[in-house]
Amino acid sequence: MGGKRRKPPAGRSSPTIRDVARRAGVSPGTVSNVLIGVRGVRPDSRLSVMKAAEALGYKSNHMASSLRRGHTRTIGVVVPDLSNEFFSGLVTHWEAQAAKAGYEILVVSSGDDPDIESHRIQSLIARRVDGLLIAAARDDFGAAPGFPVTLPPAVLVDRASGHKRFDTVSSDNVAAGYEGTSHLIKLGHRDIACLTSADSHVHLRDRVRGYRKALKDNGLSGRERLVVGGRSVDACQIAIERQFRRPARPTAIFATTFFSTLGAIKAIHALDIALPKDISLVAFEHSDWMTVFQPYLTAVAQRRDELAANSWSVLMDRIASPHATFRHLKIPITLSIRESARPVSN
Amino acid sequence: MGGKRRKPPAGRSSPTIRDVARRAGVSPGTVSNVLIGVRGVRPDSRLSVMKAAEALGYKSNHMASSLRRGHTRTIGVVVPDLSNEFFSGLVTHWEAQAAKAGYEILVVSSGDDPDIESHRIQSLIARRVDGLLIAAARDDFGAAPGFPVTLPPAVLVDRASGHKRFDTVSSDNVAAGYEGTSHLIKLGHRDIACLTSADSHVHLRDRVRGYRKALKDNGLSGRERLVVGGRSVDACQIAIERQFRRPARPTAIFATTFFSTLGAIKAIHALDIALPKDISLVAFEHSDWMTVFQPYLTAVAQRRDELAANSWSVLMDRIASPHATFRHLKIPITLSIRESARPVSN
DNA sequence: GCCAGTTCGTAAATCGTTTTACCACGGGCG
DNA sequence: CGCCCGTGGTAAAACGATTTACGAACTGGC
Repeated sequence: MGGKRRKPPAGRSSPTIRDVARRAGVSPGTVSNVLIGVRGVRPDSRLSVMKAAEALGYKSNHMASSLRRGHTRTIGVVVPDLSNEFFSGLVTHWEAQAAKAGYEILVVSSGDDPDIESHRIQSLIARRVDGLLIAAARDDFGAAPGFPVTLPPAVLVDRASGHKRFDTVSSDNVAAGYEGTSHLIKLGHRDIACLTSADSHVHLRDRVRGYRKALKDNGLSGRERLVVGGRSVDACQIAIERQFRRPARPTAIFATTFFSTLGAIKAIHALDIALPKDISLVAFEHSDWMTVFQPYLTAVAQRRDELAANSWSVLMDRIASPHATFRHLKIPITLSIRESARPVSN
Repeated sequence: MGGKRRKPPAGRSSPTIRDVARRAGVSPGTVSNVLIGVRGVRPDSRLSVMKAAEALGYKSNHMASSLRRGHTRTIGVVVPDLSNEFFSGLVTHWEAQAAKAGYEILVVSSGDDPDIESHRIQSLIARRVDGLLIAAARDDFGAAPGFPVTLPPAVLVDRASGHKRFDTVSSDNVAAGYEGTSHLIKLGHRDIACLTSADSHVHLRDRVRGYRKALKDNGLSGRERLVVGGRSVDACQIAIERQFRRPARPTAIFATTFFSTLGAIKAIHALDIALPKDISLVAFEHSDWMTVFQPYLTAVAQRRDELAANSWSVLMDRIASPHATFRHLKIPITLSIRESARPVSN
């Protein structure tokens, strides 16, 4: 109470390794060797250290430790939007991977804005993460002028597939477009609207490329009906409604994004068309709760677990050998055939 | 190449404050003062430091800095499941709050398992977070034997409302149950099934308490029909289907959780009952994409933004004054009246 | 011209841990 | 008995930033 305060709060700050050492009657070095050490320690000192640490509730200071060791065993994760179930699912998988490998992850979101993304990455660098998993805001990731020149080992996931200066892991989006469209063609559809949110990213354009390729391979090149809806559900709904007010209606819709899927469903309701009797739908990015829809949606889905597992191991490889040549992985997609796409009626 | 390696990787590790100092021809102390310092620095040295830092791409080492300063300006966030849209939404709000206040957040998920939760919290403590925001796995949070005795300032959010040893911020779940039920009663319903996932948590029990209170206040005490479905959508569906196969069907369902809402919808489909003509439904936890349902769901919703903002500021207060008495905030809920609940038909 | 006061720079201590260098002790062996 | 080596302990030097203590240079007032 009356004592002079030299140390900042002087309060009950966490016990240090020195406190443990004092209580156990050994040196800090020995404590360190007991807790994580490579060197042998006599059983009796080991025991007394364990007891002292337990009694004081000692928790190693991660910052001091990784300052000394030169690595943090932490991976930074950058996603556009954590509220988006696709990304939060990925993050959950990564978290499990990390736990298995003795790592921890540090999650930040960019709001799909390259400036915020850059700032968040700066702060991950300041925290000296050992690696980065990034779902980039733009395909030209890292091209902005203020961007940090040197990054820790990084892997681009989902977006910016095939980037020149990074490893990339993403779904095979061309196949996604191709298989979704082909399924409808096999069912006899010849007028298929392809609904997409935007053409700003290569992964979105790839899905449309797959759609085009499927038409072409089946001699339907002239029948392209591309609808670019926009980033919101409502915009997609409006776009598809406009398309369907025209005289010659498509008999099927292939929605190439999650949001455009929702937009298509709302439009079908609003137009009072019967799904799947009057129109077929192939949806995108089916997630568990979508099973509440009737009819069950035939859908193209990404394999989030594979995406997460592969990107994780590519990152680990990159950390192990920083100078290896870049890899570009494409993860196959899944087409789940359910009830929303039916043979064309005529 | 031929040189002897003394320092670990000897590679191009990040530049330190000493490197900047050397390049600028000043001491490290001066560099520190330029970058964050409280003390004045002459304009010319300031300039040369800025230039040197810029040229080297210097990024302050967050670990070294917070080791010295004694705080991290980091808040640990613990949620049961990041894939759950409710929690990922909360996290997104917190991230924004943190950015505004010059903090960063460190997110971990517990999988609703108290052991994992405890481990994750240990590692947040090792990282010396300045505070914790916790959606606890159990109402008796912190009671397990191995649990750390001293925690940084912490606020329990959503779950474990009214905990003895922590501040808590949660929705007014009794009101949620009361208002949802009252709405149905006002529409003339007298046989109302209350569907819940479990009775394991106080926030779930509170919703049922609200349901009971509403019945009682309207002289319907004898008409209680509680259906405890279970944690999965399917279990809820089965439970409600069983209930509806009995002779006297309820005329309305009040779903007190998100999962049970989905289960109820699936059951209604499966039983081939018309919503809202033959049965009324008050849903829980409406989120944006739920607008794709037809009819639009009348729903009780939690105010995630309020929840996040209030818990954040309670935590900041707690950090500022560690010895203040505990506060227990209840955030009002919202009842959105749409189309799925109609006056009872007879 | 001298003294007090301000400004600004540097050296060194510090945060808590890991790791290196060094030393004491004892056992085995020639 | 003398030497070598393995074991296990300690002190001290890192890691990179912040902050304290001190001192040099300059200013201004008398």
